[in-house]
Amino acid sequence: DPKQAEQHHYERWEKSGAFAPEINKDPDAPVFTIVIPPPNVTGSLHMGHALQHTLMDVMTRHKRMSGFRTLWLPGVDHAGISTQLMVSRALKKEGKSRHELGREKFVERVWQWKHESGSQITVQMRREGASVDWSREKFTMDDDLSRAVREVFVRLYEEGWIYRGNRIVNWCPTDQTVLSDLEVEKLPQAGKLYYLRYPIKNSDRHVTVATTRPETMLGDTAVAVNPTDERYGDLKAQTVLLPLTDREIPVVFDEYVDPEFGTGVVKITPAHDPNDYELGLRHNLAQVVVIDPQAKMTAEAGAAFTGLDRYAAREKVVEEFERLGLLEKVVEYEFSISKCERCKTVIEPLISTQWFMKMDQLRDLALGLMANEHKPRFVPETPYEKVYTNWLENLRDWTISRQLWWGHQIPAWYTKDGEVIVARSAEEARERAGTTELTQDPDVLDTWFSSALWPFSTLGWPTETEDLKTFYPTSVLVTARDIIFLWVSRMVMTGMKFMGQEPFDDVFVTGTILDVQGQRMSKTKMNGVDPLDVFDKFGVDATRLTLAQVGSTDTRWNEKQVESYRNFANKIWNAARFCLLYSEPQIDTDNTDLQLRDRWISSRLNKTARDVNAALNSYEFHAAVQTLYHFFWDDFCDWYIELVKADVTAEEDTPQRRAARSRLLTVLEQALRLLHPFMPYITEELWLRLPGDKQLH
RNA sequence: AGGCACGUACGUCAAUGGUAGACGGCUUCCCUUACAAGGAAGAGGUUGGGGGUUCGAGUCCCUCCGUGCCUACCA
Repeated sequence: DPKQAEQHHYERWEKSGAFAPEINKDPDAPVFTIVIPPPNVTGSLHMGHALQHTLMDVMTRHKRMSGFRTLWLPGVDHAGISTQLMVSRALKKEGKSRHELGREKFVERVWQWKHESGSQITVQMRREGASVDWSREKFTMDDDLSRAVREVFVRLYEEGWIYRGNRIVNWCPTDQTVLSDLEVEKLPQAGKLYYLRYPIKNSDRHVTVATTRPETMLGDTAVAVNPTDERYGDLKAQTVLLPLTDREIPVVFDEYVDPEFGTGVVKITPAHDPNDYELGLRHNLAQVVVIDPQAKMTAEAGAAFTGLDRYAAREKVVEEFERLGLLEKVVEYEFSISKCERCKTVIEPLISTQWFMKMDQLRDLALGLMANEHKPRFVPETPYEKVYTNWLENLRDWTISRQLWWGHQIPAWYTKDGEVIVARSAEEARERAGTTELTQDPDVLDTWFSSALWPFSTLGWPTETEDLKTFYPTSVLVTARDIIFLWVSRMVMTGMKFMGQEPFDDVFVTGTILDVQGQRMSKTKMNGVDPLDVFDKFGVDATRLTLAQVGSTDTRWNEKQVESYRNFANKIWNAARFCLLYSEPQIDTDNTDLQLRDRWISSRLNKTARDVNAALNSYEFHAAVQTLYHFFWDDFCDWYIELVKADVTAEEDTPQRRAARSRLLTVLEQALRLLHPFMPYITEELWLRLPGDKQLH
């Protein structure tokens, strides 16, 4: 009954400090460190976590038992948008909104929620058997981590790597905040391509532009053609009359325009399209804002459209063009559309004042590390190393401000005259400004800003603590592949910048656990398998073996596999039961009278230990599991136990019987040690039943 | 649109260029005193198709088919 074992050991382990690095008293012992990818405070355990945690725990327990000073540091992420949305929804059920509550009360409310139900995942991690050092648990909004965030912000600002600017950004009309490029997902969408006619001034001719967003034409400030496009060479001195408005707009010539696409003429809306924005800057075009942050049309869009939703405006614009005979045609067209990763609302590109981080120098730090020292080392190396460096090479500035209340408020204050003071605290800002009349920037930082500092902020930085000196850089980062850019790359960059050293030597990228049909498990599809249900059904140890096997390969969920490892656990239990049935205080046996069978199992055991060590050191979890499985079942159970059975069960107490019993127990003991990192519960349960009082870990 | 990965037994997956394996399932037999969630024996593969390199290819190269993922500013 695995549950019985699962209930009794964790609390004792935790209380005894078994998971703290201090348990190793050897000051010269090598160090092994992992910082956990902090799960969202809103999250509960899913298969991906269970996989990552299993692998990290296997490595951590293995190193701890091998004599390393071992720290696996746990923690939780404040998860800005998700958490704010979750608490806002709860408020809505009470008929309140966060705006009624006000910022301060709302943030208080989030903290309250965090204290009451935000640590669910840490309870679940204990169930998993994760041997993390809870005494060092961190939360990204803790005082010391917040201090690190402000420190980094101030330093980067002072060096000019953080700046405030007015640029076109990804805006989510539902969440009412800006988003970084990485928080936007692009999805293919069946839509329409509208061919609109714009009359040429002083002529009876027109140009035709093709667009997927007719409503933005109200904000057009030019049409553009490629300078090499001979069809439109005669447009050079012309202007175009923008329908539905009284504006006259220029024709500009720009390489950006692809003559092959559509008509070769592009309408340019600098205020509502990232490409047009850039092109607008190149040609000094006006920015006419026709869509507001609620995705409704502004007064500038014209009286007929003001206040309309963007999609209603689209229909109306098309109707008007049709009425005026200016709608040339509409064709079916598939394109990709940007959506908010959290709420799936279609992103509206808007011009807005935000904070940005310049990435070029940070990027060079990471690329230099890769070129010179080949770090971090990705496992598996292909394809991740290439993907990682490619991405770095094409990196653009990072939008780091968010229009949210939950998060690290930006440490920038404004005087009445609009002067900006970036400081570590309000006091410092007041002092420097020479006035108390300051208002702090209301925005908070992107959640990933604090995550980017995780490997050193959790160890005490900017204070040079013992922990920081001892445990940085960490040994390995275990993560799913979807946050290599969002998280891994940024940790490398800040680690190099502020610690002068890589944050981790290796990055182990786990595979994805798919459902039985080979689909990704997702909340919306409801096809997820809850690891806790699997624990209940087959036990934590069997589940861990199954997950360890997955390693870095995408694998379909296969319950039969767990069942077979449940059977393995059962086999271990029964074999141990047999050994213990005949156990007696162990005696020192003279190795000279070892029989062939004893030398054989000894040899097999040693080879198993070597193979398991080698496999774990090269992240071949699958091989380690296979090796252990076959050693225990085939060599130990099927052969050795059968070979010694007669001697062990002999009725007469002879030296031969004592030696056989003793050696049997020794092999079991060693086998349990080897199995422990993978199956902590059953091995601990059995270990405690062995004679003597040796420590398992 | 580019880039990357994958395709091996009925299923899920392994195999530094060197005799294609494991677990589950399936067939037959066995309740043998640790364990039937067990034991013993067995069937099952032109490694997606085609071509090439090599003494030798699941593995390297080319191509086609199929699947998945990532990146991207084509209106």
